[in-house]
Amino acid sequence: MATTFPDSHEDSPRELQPRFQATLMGIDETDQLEWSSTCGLPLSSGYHMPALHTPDSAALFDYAPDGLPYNNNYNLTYSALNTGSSSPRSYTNGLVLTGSVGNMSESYPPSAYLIQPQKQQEISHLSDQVPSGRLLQIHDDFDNQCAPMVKVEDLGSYDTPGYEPDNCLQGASTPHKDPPMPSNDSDRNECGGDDAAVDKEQPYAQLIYRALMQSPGHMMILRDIYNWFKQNTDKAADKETKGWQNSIRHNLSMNGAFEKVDQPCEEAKKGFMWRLTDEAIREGVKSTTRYRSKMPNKRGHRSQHPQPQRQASGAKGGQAARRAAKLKRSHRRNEGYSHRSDPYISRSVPASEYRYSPPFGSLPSSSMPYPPSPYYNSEVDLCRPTKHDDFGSTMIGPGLDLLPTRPYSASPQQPLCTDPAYMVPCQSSEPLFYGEPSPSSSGDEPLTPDSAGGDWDMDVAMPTSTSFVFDDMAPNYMH
DNA sequence: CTATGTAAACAAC
DNA sequence: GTTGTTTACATAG
Repeated sequence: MATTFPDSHEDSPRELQPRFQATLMGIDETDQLEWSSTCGLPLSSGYHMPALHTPDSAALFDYAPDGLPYNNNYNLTYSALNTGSSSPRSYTNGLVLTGSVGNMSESYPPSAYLIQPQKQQEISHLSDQVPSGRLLQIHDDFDNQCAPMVKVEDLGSYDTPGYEPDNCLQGASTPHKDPPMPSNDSDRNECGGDDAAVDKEQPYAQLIYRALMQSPGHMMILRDIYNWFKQNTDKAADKETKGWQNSIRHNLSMNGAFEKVDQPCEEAKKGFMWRLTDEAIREGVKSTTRYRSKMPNKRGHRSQHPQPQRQASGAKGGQAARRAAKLKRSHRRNEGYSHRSDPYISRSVPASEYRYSPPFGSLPSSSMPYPPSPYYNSEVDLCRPTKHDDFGSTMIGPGLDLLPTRPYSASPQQPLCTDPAYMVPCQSSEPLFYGEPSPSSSGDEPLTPDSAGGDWDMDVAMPTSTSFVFDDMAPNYMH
């Protein structure tokens, strides 16, 4: 069982998986910029998934829900840079997936679909087309490795004069079969709806998603998310209580649509960047509850000793935070070989994370990379029985990370695990990784990386899960 | 029962 | 005090 990465992965910042090709919708096509990896490195010398499609591996990608090959399917358009846009249109929130846009055309001009099957050569070529502009500036910032993409002190930067929440991208829908989350669509059938009314009805996860979708790189720091809420929602209207902030943090932590990005330099003092996962970008944010306890209601049981329970909860949270911090420190010490972070101890992704995706052909099926967290990429988790150590980490030895932070989910076409191409290797009875199961696991505990076991995977991976997908943001896979 | 919101404990910084 | 994690609990549907 291959439990380590090829050396070439350790120090291959150029082996980049393009997160997606970003373009600025509503902006002249000459302004289309390539959004390369989050570190801002160009993709021109990159490592591209299409190139990995050996005859054997190609099949793994050939089952997009829309019937299109995944590898022909991920040239995303992106339009988060709303402030700089002088577009008369307000396509400022759009995110479209190649080939997945069904009725998106109802909302977008054809020119908005800069979506063609992505060829490797084109990726390289695009990186040379990048004109100057804000995105380029962001690249520069990342070259300095100190400036996160979304270090926007000017709160107005998140505002878009023409921005109309939720209502500019009608037609997108979840790729899931589930109905979208209820969100008072009646208020947002047209641009110019009542923002406050809309916001009032939207859960935190959705609002955070919106905030992130609006920000360059789909990343924000917590404080900016707060500010976005202040400006764009009425959740923060009650200044007396900080509950809304707590809820934001809770959602960020618990919802798999959001992931942390480690920030280098002094920015780290302000906390993590929170970024939308690729999956969230593609499919919308899922119900936060999906990532919470899947145990049946144990209220009666718990209420017998509410106080100690509460205390124990806090202790767990605190311990988890401690482990995360410890790992963080450890990573900084071992900077040499850790451009990865332990995906389980800390869900954070290093700022230098390239959304790397290892070549399928180079790894045996049993060592396919594991998703960074059970909180997300759950469709993949579905078929990956694993064991976790006490820290909820998948490890092969003390302090030894097994997997890249971004496994094949880095592919914008992360396949659903229901596909036989994935199910076959996943059905192996042999555990992918070995580690001590959590001693703290017990039937009374909510499902956590420690305690979930296979049930977690199965539970959260059900394709019938609820998924919010914003009409104005999420791509349309189905119908 | 699920989804959501909220409070709170706790640890790290 | 802020950030992040986790659990508990309440409530609506």
